[in-house]
This record gives sequence, C-alpha cells and structure tokens, in this order.
Amino acid sequence: MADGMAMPKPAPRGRDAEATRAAIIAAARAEFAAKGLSGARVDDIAARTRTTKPAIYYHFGSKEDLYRVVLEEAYAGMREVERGLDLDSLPATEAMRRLVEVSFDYHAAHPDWVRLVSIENIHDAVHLAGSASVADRNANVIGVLGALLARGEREGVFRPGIDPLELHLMISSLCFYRVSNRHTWGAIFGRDLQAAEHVASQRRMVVEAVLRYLRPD
Amino acid sequence: MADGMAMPKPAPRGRDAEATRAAIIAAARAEFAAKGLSGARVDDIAARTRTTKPAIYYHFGSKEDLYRVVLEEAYAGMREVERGLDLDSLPATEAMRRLVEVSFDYHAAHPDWVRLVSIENIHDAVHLAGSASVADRNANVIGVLGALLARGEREGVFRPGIDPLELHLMISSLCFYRVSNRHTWGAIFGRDLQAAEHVASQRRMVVEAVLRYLRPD
DNA sequence: GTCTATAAATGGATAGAC
DNA sequence: GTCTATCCATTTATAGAC
Repeated sequence: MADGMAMPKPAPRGRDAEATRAAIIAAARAEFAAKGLSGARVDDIAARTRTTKPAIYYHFGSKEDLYRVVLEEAYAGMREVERGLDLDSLPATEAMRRLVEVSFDYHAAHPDWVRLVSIENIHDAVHLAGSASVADRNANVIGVLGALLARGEREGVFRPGIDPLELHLMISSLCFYRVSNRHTWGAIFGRDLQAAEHVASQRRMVVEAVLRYLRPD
Repeated sequence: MADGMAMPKPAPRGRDAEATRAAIIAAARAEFAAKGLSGARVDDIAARTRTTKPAIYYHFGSKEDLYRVVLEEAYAGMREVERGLDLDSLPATEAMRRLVEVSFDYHAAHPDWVRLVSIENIHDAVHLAGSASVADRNANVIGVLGALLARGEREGVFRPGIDPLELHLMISSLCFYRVSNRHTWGAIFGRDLQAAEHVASQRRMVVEAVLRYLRPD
C-alpha cells in the first residue's frame, strides 16, 4: 500500500504524460466550447495549462485531432449518466418522468457539452463520423426507451405506436434548445432561460409535454 | 412604364452599389452558414461573387460587420412569414396547428437560417445584442401566441395557465433541434432526420405534442 | 465603385536544446 | 517529455490605379 515515495521524478513542470494529456484536454474543452473549432487558438489552450504549445502537438498531433479527442471524451461523460439510471423498479410513468428529468438536468448542468455538440453540427459532424465509440451509444438509449415504452404500453399508461427514436428526438429537442439557444433567446425576448425561477417551470413543462404526448386516449 | 433603356451604364462588372451589396450579402450568408464566423474566409466570400475583396470592405467595413448585416437580414426573412399568418379565421385548435406547422416548415426549409442562429449562439449572441430590429420581433410572435391561447381558453379547447413565451420555447425547440442537430444525430443514430419519410412523421409528432400539451383534461 | 497588388498580423506547426 | 525560439502559410485589411 505505502509506495514509499517511489516516484522517480520530482516533476518540475509536468508530472507524467497522462496528467499532461488530461490537463490539455480539459483546457482544450473549455477553449473549444467557448470559441468553436475555428475560433479556438492553440496558443490560448496552452495558456490555460501549465505546459506549452509543443506539448500539445507532441501529445495530440494537431489542433483538429485534439478537438476530436475532446469531443469523444465529452460524449463519454454523458454515457455514464445514462448507465446510472435504474428505471425498472419504477412504474412506467414515473420511470419516464425520471428519464426526462435526468436528461433535462444533464443538459442544464453541462452547457459546455451542449456547445460542443452545436459546434460539431456546424462542422457537419465530420469529426464524429469516424469515431469508434459512437456505435455503442447508438443502441443504449434507444433500447432503454423502447423497453420502457413497451412496458408502459402493457401497463396501459402509454399509447401504442410510439417510435423510440422519435420520442428521444422530442426529449432531446426540449432539453437541448433551451441551453444551446439561450443567448439569442435572451437577446430577442429578454428572458434568461437559465434563471432559477424559469428553469423549474421549464422542467415541469418538458416532463408534462412528454407524459401528455404518451398518455393514451 | 417603358423606361426606354434609360440605364446610364452598361455595367461591365458590378452594376450599382445596391446590387453589389445584395450579391455580397447572399454570398456571405452562404459562407457564414457553412463555416461559421471564424471559419468563414473573406476571400471565399469574394470568390462566391463576381466582385472582389476590396468591394466587400468598401461596402461593409469588416468581416464582422458583414456578419452582423447577414444575421439581421436572416431574422428579417422569418418576420415576413410570421406576418403572413391569418389565424383569426380559424378555430383555436386549428389555428395552433397551423402556427406550429408553419414554424416547422420554415425551419425545415431554411437550414441556413438555423445554422446562423446556432453560430450566433456560439458567439453568445453578442452581434444580435446591439441590433435595432430585434426589439420589434420581441412583441409580435409572443403577442400572437398569447392572443391565441386566450381565445382557445375561452373556447374551452386549451387549458389555462400556459405561458406564451414558454409555449414558444417548446415549439421552437421541436422545430429547431431536428434541423440544427441533424448531423450529430445522423452520425450517432444513423437516421437522416431530413429524409422525406421521417419529416412527415416528425411534423405530425410536433403538432401532436403541442396540441396534447394544451388540451384540457 | 471596382480592380491589382501588397501590407500587416495572426496562428498552426516545428527545430533543436535539455 | 517539455521547453525557447522561430518558421511559414494563411488571412484580414488596405494602398493606389482606373
């Protein structure tokens, strides 16, 4: 257990490669989210770390490759949350409410992730296209939603004929837009969508919209 | 009526200042929508026109000022559509359906506008903040929605207590996201949201979602 | 008002020492 | 693996002729 200060180097600047990489990724994520892929400056990414520009190129090769890594890691973060959901123990309606609330809260709590996704769409998702970990994301959410829809239908609380992918589109739209477009919204309508009083109301609206959409009759 | 070829100049390149300005704006709109503000190149904007770079700087001063003009004109285009709606002659439910369908169709038909709005949000809407014509947009849509909600409530087809701004948020989310995020969506789920067969289904979903949200129960 | 040519600055990327 | 110093392509913007 005690490794007796077995670290070989006292580390004047960067400790080890892994720590440096992580620091660069964190800095790059902030920079890319703030200014986009084209707007981001490698110099500014370096300035956000304790290392320098050549370290970035040594570890990641190019600005674009670094962006790719940042994007990949950002999506990985969301996968964690999706896995942590235990929906089977709840009635279908409550499970759906919980799923929507978790999605709403995740988007609200991670505006940087929302911005990165927006930015990637401006680039026609070309950097995501070649990603390995994308395929696995595919099945998971839709599978969970599909199973929940089927269960709710059996329980008689959801109407039949709902496409899981289309429902996911509905939920994502309602959770994403209010974060991604909050700035133009604020400029046009003068309402801050992130103000605490409005967030709670919108959260209720989104849950209500989804549940009413699924309710039979 | 016949102006007898009264045009003073045969116009070898640019005819008049107004035509040149319009051509530059159109080219700039395409370039900015394709690559974003930082990614856009003034050289490429010039290449999309029959004029050259100095003409751009002569007419607009700077790349950023040109972007501002493009953004302003893009928003003006959407105002036209909103004004062309005659909702008073329809029952409240049908009027709401029509309003949602028009919004859906406008977003679907103008992906460039959607991209420009996304881009402006990445820039925290700083270019829209100082815009003169933004304020007038404010009142219009929300006023129309508020009046329609009040009428529907009187007719007993909408439930009370709906905030017009929040309803507009809901409609915009459902119409915007499927266009703005179609590329990451395609990369992750392998479904083209713009494919004709899916568009019709999503259009029904959006209308249904809104009407069910408003329906008393 | 519009062009050719060019200035001035920025910014991605690397050489070479340690 | 990480630094200092620098290269060089790109790109915004303008000078000056017509």
